[in-house]
Amino acid sequence: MNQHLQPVISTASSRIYETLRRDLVGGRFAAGEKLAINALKEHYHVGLSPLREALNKLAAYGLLIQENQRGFRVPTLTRAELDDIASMRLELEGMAFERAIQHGDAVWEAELLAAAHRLKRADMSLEKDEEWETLHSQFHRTLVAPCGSVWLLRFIEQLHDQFDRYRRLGPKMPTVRQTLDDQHHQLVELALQRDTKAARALMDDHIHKSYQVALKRYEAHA
Amino acid sequence: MNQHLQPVISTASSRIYETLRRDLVGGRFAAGEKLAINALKEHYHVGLSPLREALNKLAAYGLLIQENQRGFRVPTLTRAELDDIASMRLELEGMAFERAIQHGDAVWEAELLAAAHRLKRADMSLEKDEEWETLHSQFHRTLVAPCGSVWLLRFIEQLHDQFDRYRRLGPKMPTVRQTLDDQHHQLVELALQRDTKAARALMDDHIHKSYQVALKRYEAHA
DNA sequence: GTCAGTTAAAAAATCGATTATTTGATATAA
DNA sequence: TTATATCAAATAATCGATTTTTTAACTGAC
Repeated sequence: MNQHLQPVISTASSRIYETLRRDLVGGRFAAGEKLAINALKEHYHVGLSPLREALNKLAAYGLLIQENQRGFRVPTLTRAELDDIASMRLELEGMAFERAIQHGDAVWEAELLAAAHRLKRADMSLEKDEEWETLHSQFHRTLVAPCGSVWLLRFIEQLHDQFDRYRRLGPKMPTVRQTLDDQHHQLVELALQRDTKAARALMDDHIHKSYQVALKRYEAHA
Repeated sequence: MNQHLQPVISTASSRIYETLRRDLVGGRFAAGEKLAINALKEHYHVGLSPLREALNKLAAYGLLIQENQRGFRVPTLTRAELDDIASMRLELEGMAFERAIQHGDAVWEAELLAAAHRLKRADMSLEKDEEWETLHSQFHRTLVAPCGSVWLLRFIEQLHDQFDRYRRLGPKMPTVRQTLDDQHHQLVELALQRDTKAARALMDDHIHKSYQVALKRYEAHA
């Protein structure tokens, strides 16, 4: 029996896309900043064509603003947009989590536990920052994965990236972080118990608390 | 006083993007078809670089599938995806319409009436097909415009384009079309009366009827 | 006939250079 | 001073050619 292993072929374009996406979400560029394409070319050691293709994709995805004849800019951060993103997360992730609890099977249950465990184990030391972020994203993806709607998942993913631009503005806040980490495990608990209503309520609260963190950082940043 | 008229600068890349978007939504390419980049270059009289940039954007937008080292394909059409898109439209457009009715002002009311009128006047003769489609999109955009969420509007726009790939598969169906056109005016009526509940119900029905049209065409097409 | 290996043609991705447009500095006129 | 015009430098967009990878046709072994 031939294992059809996903090859995950990469191109210069797909690599620089993923790198830039991470750096944009992680706040390595200033909000509102105009991107100097030549500088990017140098910094990431990449050719102009793959770079421009990546920038075009990021603009279509919403992590860059493209203006004809004047290149690419990093979107500004605004209170109104943070509110918008958080409110959309509440609606869409809540909906998705409910549906996931209805449809998720035993495999999902196992993946939930695994994802929560990996996230817990990943210490948040400064060097492993990016690793924790990856596991955190992966955990939230797993929560809603079996919701049954490809488009809903797509929108949620996009909103998460947007939200993280705000959440990751400042330094870590260990106290609040602990509360949020605890909620991760409680979310798994309630999902396994198929307690849709309580799960939804906790998800709402989780997003709301995250929003408060993001807002605090946004205000400190401005 | 200097009128700061939006110049709407266009580039080869932005032009071919818009053209391809229309053609993809309008069904000028077969579902599942592999795009021959050289043929596109010839057909649209455009250079390789702007063409590739447009294709990358369309892939990020969801109107194309990009596979590393093997170019771009038109997404296939499936019953499951049509159901997904329609169900997401129900949720998101319903939500947006309710919010628009809460927040929309007198300017919006005027724009609604204007958009509905333009749509009614546009006859659906075969040559003016594309013009009617533009006015129809514009009308639905206007309905939800003051919902207060940029991201919600963005998702709805995307879902409309996806939905239209199914709706526009076959020839026109004048009888059903008449019902749907009538609903457009009723939607405006209820919006002006600020009857949120009835408006939402009608919007749901409108989307559901459109879904039935799209489904019929999808099944006839397969 | 079917399967793996080989290779020529086709296609995708990328590069290096060119062209077009914008930006910002300077000059000039109101 | 303020506004407008001019022009050089910087940047964005595009082109044409090259490199890399895939596809498909062909070959011979089983």
